[in-house]
Amino acid sequence: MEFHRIRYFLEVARTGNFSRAAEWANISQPSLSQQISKLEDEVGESLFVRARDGVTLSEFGKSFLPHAKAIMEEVESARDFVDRSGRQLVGPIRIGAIPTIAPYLLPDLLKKIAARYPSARFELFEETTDALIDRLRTGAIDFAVMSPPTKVDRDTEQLSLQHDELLLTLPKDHPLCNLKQIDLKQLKGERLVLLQEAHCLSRQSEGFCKASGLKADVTIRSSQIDTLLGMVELGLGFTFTPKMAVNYHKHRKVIFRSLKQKPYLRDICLYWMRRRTLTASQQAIVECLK
Amino acid sequence: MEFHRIRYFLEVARTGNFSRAAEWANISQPSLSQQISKLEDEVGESLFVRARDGVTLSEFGKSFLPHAKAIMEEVESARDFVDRSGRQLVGPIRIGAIPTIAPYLLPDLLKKIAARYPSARFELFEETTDALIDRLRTGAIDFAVMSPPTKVDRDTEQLSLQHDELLLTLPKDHPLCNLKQIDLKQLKGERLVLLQEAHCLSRQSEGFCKASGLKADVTIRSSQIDTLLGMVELGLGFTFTPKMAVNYHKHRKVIFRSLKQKPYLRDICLYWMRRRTLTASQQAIVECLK
DNA sequence: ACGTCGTATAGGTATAGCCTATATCTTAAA
DNA sequence: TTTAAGATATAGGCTATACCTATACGACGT
Repeated sequence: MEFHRIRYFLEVARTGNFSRAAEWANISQPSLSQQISKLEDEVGESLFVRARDGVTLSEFGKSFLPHAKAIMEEVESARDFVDRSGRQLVGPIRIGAIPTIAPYLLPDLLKKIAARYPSARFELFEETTDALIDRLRTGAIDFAVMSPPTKVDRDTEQLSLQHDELLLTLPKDHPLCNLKQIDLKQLKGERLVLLQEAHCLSRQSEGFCKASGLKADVTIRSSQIDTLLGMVELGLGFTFTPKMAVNYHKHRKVIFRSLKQKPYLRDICLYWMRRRTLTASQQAIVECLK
Repeated sequence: MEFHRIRYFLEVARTGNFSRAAEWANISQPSLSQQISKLEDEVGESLFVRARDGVTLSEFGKSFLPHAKAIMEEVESARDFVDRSGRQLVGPIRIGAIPTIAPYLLPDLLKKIAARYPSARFELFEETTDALIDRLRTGAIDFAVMSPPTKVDRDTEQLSLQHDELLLTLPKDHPLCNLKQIDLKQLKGERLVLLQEAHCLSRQSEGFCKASGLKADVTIRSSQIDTLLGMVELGLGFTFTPKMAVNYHKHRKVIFRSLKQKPYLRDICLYWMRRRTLTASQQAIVECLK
């Protein structure tokens, strides 16, 4: 009951002529004869009456015809579905991003994609790197926007979108603010306020300090940048803020300073699973962002 | 979009496990992996998300699932139909017979078949030999009951059912009725009344006369045996009647005489087309009557 | 570190679908 | 009657593919 035989059967039924049907089916007449024969063997009865003046459906063939048509219709319908989802995006594009990136980068990103695919719908997830990696693996999201280092599987693709500088963040009245250049070591003894450890920004900040020879004393951890800035304003410590977030926090009573002599840049990458084939959404976006 | 791949897809979707699905599908796990891969290539997207803890449908796979199920259902339905028609007769058994046989033989024949296949329905056609042969060829009937000689195609099968004697039929008061044995030649000069030429009984009767050295003078042709007997009763000529018809005409004022020294027997055969495969009806009947 | 479970890959085989060439019939034309 | 044309079926060969076994690979649990 293979599908191509059903197709051939319908062609012969339609044209009433093996040779003509073979042309429509894009195979040779003998091949078509063969396949009809096999279908007849399979169903156990003749489907056609071969007469000198063309081929007609046998009684059994007539009864079988609606079944064949029904199969054909369902296959057509499935094929249509496949075609449609190949051309236009079907289903939402599901994007995850870490919280320290999402609010600042995703709006632009989505705008860019929407400009190219007006019909695109989106579903956004803001979670920590590990959670996003898991969602990628289970297929719950199509993309994740995260910052290396990441413990992703080998079959994960990644595309660097941009670099973002981490800016030293001090209370506005901090004595170091007057200096042209600040060396991290000058902050020795100062307290550091950071995000929860699950956030990569906090790990990156700590790593940065350590690399600069500063043994920072993390006294407070919070889960939002906004909260951290409040702490800094009150002089409870210093922190690091992604540069892309600065515009959203201009009114705060803190200053953001680049460490010119040794700026700390973190990479922001787009991740997706390298599956057998990309989803249509994935192809579209990767294309769009490259 | 071949059917077996749809089947495999559904098995994997159901079990969420390639190895398990392969068992259900009665193929090896690598073969199944391969076929799923090919289906994925065909539709252009991954159908499953392969994770450590089993296989889940991808978003696209979820959307594709109902289509696959629909195809499967139609195929099942078609298969059911084929199976049903293999077991029990579907559609009527279409039997044709020549008019000089039909009323006398078909009732018995049908009764015999019906005894074995109580659900059988019948469609009967009474026509001349040539018309029946044509209907056989076009598949309009499954069987024809006729009397040789017949100009059938090479691919026509035939099974002798019985022999029927043609009885000389004379008016009750005919002088020859007193004789123990009648020789056809004694009818020299008598008129012969026969069916229309299209009826094989008439051709056979004429042939019989000729073979016996009697040049018969056919003055009247009619299309029914009943009418012929009326003619004979009125002394308008003699004729020949199939023995199997005699019981239905006992009350007529004619006598039926066997030509003992040289009885004329005509063969009554069942004909059907030897197609690639017999219809279920045909198989049933041939089996039943052999 | 090692075996287990699950999927993918590699390599080989047999079959099935396709092709061309040709046979077989039938009908129409010469 | 022969010939040509138009149809389907058969024969033989090629290729693609669906299948197999063996094995690799990766993740997990012991």
